[in-house]
Amino acid sequence: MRIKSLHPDRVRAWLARAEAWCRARGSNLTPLRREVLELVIARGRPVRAYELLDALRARGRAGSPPTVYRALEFLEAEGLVHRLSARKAWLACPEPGHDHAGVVLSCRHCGRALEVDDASLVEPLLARLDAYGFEPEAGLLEVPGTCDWCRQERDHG
Amino acid sequence: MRIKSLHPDRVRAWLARAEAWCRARGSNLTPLRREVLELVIARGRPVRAYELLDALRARGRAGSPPTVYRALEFLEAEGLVHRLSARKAWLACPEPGHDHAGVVLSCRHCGRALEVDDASLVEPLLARLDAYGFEPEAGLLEVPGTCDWCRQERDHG
DNA sequence: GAATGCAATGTAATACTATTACATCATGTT
DNA sequence: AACATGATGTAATAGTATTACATTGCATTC
Repeated sequence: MRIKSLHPDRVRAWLARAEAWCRARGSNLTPLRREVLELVIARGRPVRAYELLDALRARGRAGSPPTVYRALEFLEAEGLVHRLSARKAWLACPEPGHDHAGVVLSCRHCGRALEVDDASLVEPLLARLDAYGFEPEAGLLEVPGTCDWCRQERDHG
Repeated sequence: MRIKSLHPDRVRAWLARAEAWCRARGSNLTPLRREVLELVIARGRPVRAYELLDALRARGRAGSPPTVYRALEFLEAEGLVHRLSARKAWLACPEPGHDHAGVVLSCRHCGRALEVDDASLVEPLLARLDAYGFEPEAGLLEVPGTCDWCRQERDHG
């Protein structure tokens, strides 16, 4: 069985890490930003900005697109969420402070995404781009495809 | 000096290849689709859909968003253009019929993009995704970064 | 403690990207 | 002629993201 959304305890622990991280960096994780992060974490999968906006409003927050985009921008700068451009969605990062080198495995079928923070996955590729004089950005490479669960679903009914 | 847009002869040759490719596949490269492809090719870099729409209109074509998106969808299905999701733009593929395994090196500074059709670049990475039960889609991996030209510009003024 | 400056948020409007739904037209087939 | 099909025309709308400007709250300085 797949997890539908995160257990509250896990969300709490995750948020606590994020708070510690921001405190250590002297950055300002305001209630609003924290709330947006909480929503992204709890979802347990990539979320679209306007879903977050709806969720905020449902909680009684004022809110308009900039509310959400500004919070997401902050969170991304802090390395607490990642933007998945190919998906137009945002994913909470389980390990703030990580290097965030690696890949995000993004499933076209179920929409879930798995962050794999393993620089060794992408380093050989990135190193070869030197030959083109190209300097890749630090960050995660988005890899679209089919996740384990959906593949099994498809193959063995 | 960098090339601003493609030489007409090169565009013509490119289009001729595309026509041959479609003829061989029995697919229907209509005048409209051909014109859109021509615009993408001539630009020599990723183009946004609405730029194409404007260009079509400037040429006296009727046109609305679906006009462009339908043409692009066709061209992508034929492997004649690639969609760069991270850039929300479309890039003409110089080699129809290729496997299109490899990367697109996408420069954040100048906006240019280079398609590198070299499966050996990505195969080691993709193979390792097996360990996650993940089945990557065939296609190009978008790599954001800084191109050779912009890097030199930045480093040696 | 009033004035100033700054970061964060509120709010309205708008720009940009993409799709849906339905009408029309041309072409080939029965 | 009637019909089926694929391509295009057209209007409307959905979804994503940004700009611009007003306001608030708090810390600093005088």
